[in-house]
Amino acid sequence: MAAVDLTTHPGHLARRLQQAHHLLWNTMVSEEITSPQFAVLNALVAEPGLDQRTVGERVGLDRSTIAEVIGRLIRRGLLDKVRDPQDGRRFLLRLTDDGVRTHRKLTVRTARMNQVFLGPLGADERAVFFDLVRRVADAAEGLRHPAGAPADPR
Amino acid sequence: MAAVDLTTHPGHLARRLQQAHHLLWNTMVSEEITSPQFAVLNALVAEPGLDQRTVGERVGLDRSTIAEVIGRLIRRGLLDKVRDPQDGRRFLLRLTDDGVRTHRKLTVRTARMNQVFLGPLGADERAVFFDLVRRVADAAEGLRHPAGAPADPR
DNA sequence: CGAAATTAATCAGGGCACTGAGTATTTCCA
DNA sequence: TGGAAATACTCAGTGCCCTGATTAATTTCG
Repeated sequence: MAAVDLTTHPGHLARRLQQAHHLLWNTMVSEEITSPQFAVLNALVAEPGLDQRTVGERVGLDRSTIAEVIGRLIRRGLLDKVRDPQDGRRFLLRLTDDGVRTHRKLTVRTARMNQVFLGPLGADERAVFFDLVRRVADAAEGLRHPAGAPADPR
Repeated sequence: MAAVDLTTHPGHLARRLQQAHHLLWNTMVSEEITSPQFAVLNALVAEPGLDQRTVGERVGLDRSTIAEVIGRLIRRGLLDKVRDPQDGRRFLLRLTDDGVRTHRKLTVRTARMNQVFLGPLGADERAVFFDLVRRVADAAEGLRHPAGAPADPR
């Protein structure tokens, strides 16, 4: 008795959504490069020369995970990492030519995949989907940094 | 150039949603028992004596992952696993008393957490959220089992 | 200046998630 | 009845994801 219906649990739904996405990514985009890896490439196309921590912030990965992901991209030769001459703690990241090519190729496929992924929804529903998911994720994310004085203007 | 806006990528959003949920779960429900582990307990409250593979199917975990999760629950003493006398390939799973108690306790906390998680949405928006996410996840899931003859009636 | 606090990255450790290959058991059927 | 196919589970390998502790470099300030 007292068992709960998981389909009314947003966490369970979120996990299934991600699994579904992973499945589609693997078949339609790439079996080599993962979605988080693509996100890192994309962040560095937008802002070349970022350091590791900042890239992690841009794509939503913590310090440990971003280090692993970057390590894999470097091993694949898509990324270069050089110590910042201005600040010896940092490593500056930059795409290789191969990294740029890979990003361009995957951008096309990703767009196609997104169409299929959101296929079951109409145009207006997609907008609502983005809005609702974003609001829920942002709100929970906000709880991480308590609330004190927002963004301390110094 | 040619960088893409990740906030319009459902896969990226799905990942952030799950991260947000993970964060809330850890702070409001349990640091010991994870959300997938709770899902397994819940499935066995609903249907005691299921085998491993079927539990995995119920909660959406593949054969390898469900084996690991069940291993952890057994190590924690929340679950028992006995070989099916009718079919020596199967292991039948059953909650221990401790498992039942834990499930009951977490059920209450999970309900509270879901309220907070969905807090940013109004009642009608929550219904839409469930509907949209479920439809997208179900559709992609459906692509796993191609489509040919559905469920081959033999 | 020089010690203390801060910051970027690494390492250890635990858990989720998937695929492909291998083992044991059961079922199907020629 | 006996071998082939199917089924349940395990194992190896890869990758994502987080926390807490540690190390190295920089910044702050007494």
